[in-house]
Amino acid sequence: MEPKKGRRDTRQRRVILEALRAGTDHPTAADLYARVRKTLLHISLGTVYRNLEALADAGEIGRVFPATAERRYDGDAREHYHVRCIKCGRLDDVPPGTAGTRLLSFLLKPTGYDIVGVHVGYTGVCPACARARAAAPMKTRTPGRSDEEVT
Amino acid sequence: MEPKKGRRDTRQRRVILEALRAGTDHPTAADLYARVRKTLLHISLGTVYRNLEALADAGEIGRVFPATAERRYDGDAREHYHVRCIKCGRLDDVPPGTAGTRLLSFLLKPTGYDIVGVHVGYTGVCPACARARAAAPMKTRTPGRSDEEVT
DNA sequence: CTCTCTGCAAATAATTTGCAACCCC
DNA sequence: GGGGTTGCAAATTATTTGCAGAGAG
Repeated sequence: MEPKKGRRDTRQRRVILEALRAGTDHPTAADLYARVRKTLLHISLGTVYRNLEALADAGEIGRVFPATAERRYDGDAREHYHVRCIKCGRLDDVPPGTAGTRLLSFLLKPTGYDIVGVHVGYTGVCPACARARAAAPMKTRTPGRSDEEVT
Repeated sequence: MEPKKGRRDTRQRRVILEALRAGTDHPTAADLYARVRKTLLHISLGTVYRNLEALADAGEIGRVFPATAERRYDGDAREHYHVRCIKCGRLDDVPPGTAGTRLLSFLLKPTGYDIVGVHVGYTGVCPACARARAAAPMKTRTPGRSDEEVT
């Protein structure tokens, strides 16, 4: 969107992008670090972090949830939508009743935001957990698998 | 939903809940810690964290995004939906074309998930930032305000 | 009484950053 | 060459946890 600054095409950038696009999962920086290390023996975790952010900023890859570090809570436990500013990070509620289709245009009026994206996240119980009742307690990092423990 | 274990009704729990419900913003644990400290001089940050999680688990309050600590990336930069398991944290894409209304029932088939919640997040530029072009760079913690820098 | 909760402090975890060398354009 | 980029290590931030004593039921 913005006329990106002088970005350079480095080997590590390319390998990271390839590694990410090679699968359809949603890896963390650490996950990708592990994968990329097979090709670039001396790459550092910091480089992976920097490149992922750069690629995401450039719109080449996506962030699963446009999340920042801190967790936020809401006094209203009912399901409702949020809007968040990509510039300053400000977060607001989307007035109830605004939901449905053609949300973007509707949102404009009640929130005043200039909407650029939508991220929808559903929560539920996956087939595996439905079978194995009371599965992995979410907190305990399950070793071996790499696509668990997510945002 | 689940028949909660023996939860106790403590003063700090009550004060935290009140503090959160007093406003309509989306504070972090640290934000609430600051507010609650005016009433409970000796409360600790750890207690705030523990209670927020307990309250959220009990369904008394909401989490802005059911996010975990790590940031995740997606090779597919196009807007699309995700489903995530509340048991093991597993994250999957929602097949394209599944969007629209009555998503929950539609989701059941393609993903196999037993959907329990939806969280929608829009991103955009807030009125303030639209005015002041190139506002706060999102990274720099703006001191003074407490409802910036969000998830 | 019992068992959950609290405060405190230390421990983890995830992500960021300073710096000198490096390499793309 | 010049400036973005890298590897490395140290620094930040956010969140969690162990423990002994306090409080709710």
